[in-house]
Amino acid sequence: MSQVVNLKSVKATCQSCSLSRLCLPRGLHDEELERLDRIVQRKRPLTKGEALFHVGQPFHSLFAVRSGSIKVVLPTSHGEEQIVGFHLPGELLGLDAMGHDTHHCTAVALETSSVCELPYHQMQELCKQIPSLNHQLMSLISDEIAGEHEMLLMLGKKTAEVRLAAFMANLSVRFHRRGFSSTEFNLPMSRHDIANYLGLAVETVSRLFTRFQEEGVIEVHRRLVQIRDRDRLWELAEMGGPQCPGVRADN
Amino acid sequence: MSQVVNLKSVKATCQSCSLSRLCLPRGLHDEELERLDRIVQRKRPLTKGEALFHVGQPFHSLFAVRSGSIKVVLPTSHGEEQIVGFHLPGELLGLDAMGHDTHHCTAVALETSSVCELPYHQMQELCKQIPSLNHQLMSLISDEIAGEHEMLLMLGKKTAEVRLAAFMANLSVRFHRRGFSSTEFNLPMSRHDIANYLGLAVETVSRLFTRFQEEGVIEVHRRLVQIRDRDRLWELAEMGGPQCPGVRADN
DNA sequence: GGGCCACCCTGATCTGGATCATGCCCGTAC
DNA sequence: GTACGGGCATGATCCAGATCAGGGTGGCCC
Repeated sequence: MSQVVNLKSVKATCQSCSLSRLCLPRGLHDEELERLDRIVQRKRPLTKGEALFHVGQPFHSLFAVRSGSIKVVLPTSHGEEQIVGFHLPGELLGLDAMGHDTHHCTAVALETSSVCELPYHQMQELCKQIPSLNHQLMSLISDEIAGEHEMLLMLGKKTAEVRLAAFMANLSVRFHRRGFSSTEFNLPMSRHDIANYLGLAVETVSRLFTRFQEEGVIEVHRRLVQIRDRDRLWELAEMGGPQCPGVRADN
Repeated sequence: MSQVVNLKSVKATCQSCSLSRLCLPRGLHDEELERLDRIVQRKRPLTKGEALFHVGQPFHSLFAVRSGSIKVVLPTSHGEEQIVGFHLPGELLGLDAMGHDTHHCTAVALETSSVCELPYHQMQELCKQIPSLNHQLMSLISDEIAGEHEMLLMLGKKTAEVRLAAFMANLSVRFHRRGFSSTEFNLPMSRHDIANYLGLAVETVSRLFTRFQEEGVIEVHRRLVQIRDRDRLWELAEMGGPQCPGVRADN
């Protein structure tokens, strides 16, 4: 009858996970949660720079980020790479390989990160049985597609300034949803990664950070970002308008 | 017992559709096909410039292009638009709204086009019952995501020349899969649309067409394109390498 | 026919952001 | 401590592609 518990026996579960409002568990009852939990495989944490999967490797599972952050990259024909996304806790990885047999991109941890593995066949089976799980999966899939549409718009039409401002605004919202401060956070990625993702040169990113800082919009010290003037940042990102690109309504 | 049939009674069906190898019917048996067919609503053709749905409108169905071609656009904050995709017969529209209640983009016919409407709830129900339908839907979804990743790479890293060459190569492959010539086809979209999609100015697209023609790679007369030197086009598109960006293996 | 209009091409000029080059800062190794 | 190296900032220069400005061509309507 001791209050002391063996830490080894306190297994992380979907039931206890703080991301249940963002991730697949959203909208599931206890019994359904438990069934989801039974197919989830928690893996040992990835260290910084370690790959979760590589392009061309056989696909058999989706992954959900549990902690840390993961970048998703495509190799180019000339040995460079294009970052196509940064994934934070509660977001899924591997969606672009569903229904095929190999991964189409590479996923690399930006810092020490842990992920939950969801064997795809078992996920499919469970989605058949639990409509709200299927709904949530589809919802996350459509968010992924919609987010990429926004990104195409960025790269196709927006200036360097707008791209970086929108990137910072987007991070701010996403961190906030995960229970972190929306005005002060650490960038999980290097200037190089930011530049790559936004289709800019590293120098341009540096100069813009300096300019934003001179204008009192944000404060940046190495990877620590503080947002000083949220409204101005949103203006710079051209996100004041009717719809709010890059972030779905929080329903 | 006349051979003459009443044309009105010859209803288009998934069973008879020539796109069954590309579209949702892929891999379905006769009985399954018939069940899919029962939920499909064939709509009157769209005329050039007509919208299938607008951003913000309630979402309740996916659509499959049956004939013609559809562009998918996002409005920008300044009243312009960004084209995020061109859809040919056998491709799905509306995936970015699944699991949500409104469309996130606008779909506009580039020419007289017909589509099949797939009520989303019924699709979900059928996917539960027919595993290979679910598989094919997931396959089409992942193709969509993977294609957008490739596009991000284009816009982020490739020159104007490479972008246009890759666009033409991509169209060639996609037309070929639909039973058309891979070396001679009509562009369904204007120069303006091509430029918009590729993140270029119209003038740049014109100049590149002229240059490709001078170099004997392709021949262009208004919207008619003839590919004269496939290998050189693939080189220009940087698609000679190990993997072939923009187009999944044809399995 | 002739006028109109959408679409496309082409030359001249401009510019946002890339590239080149340099130096600082800070963490780590010895 | 000093040396080394990766990440970041910043000034100088360059260039791919945007923008500006015309002009051509074919289809359609009166």
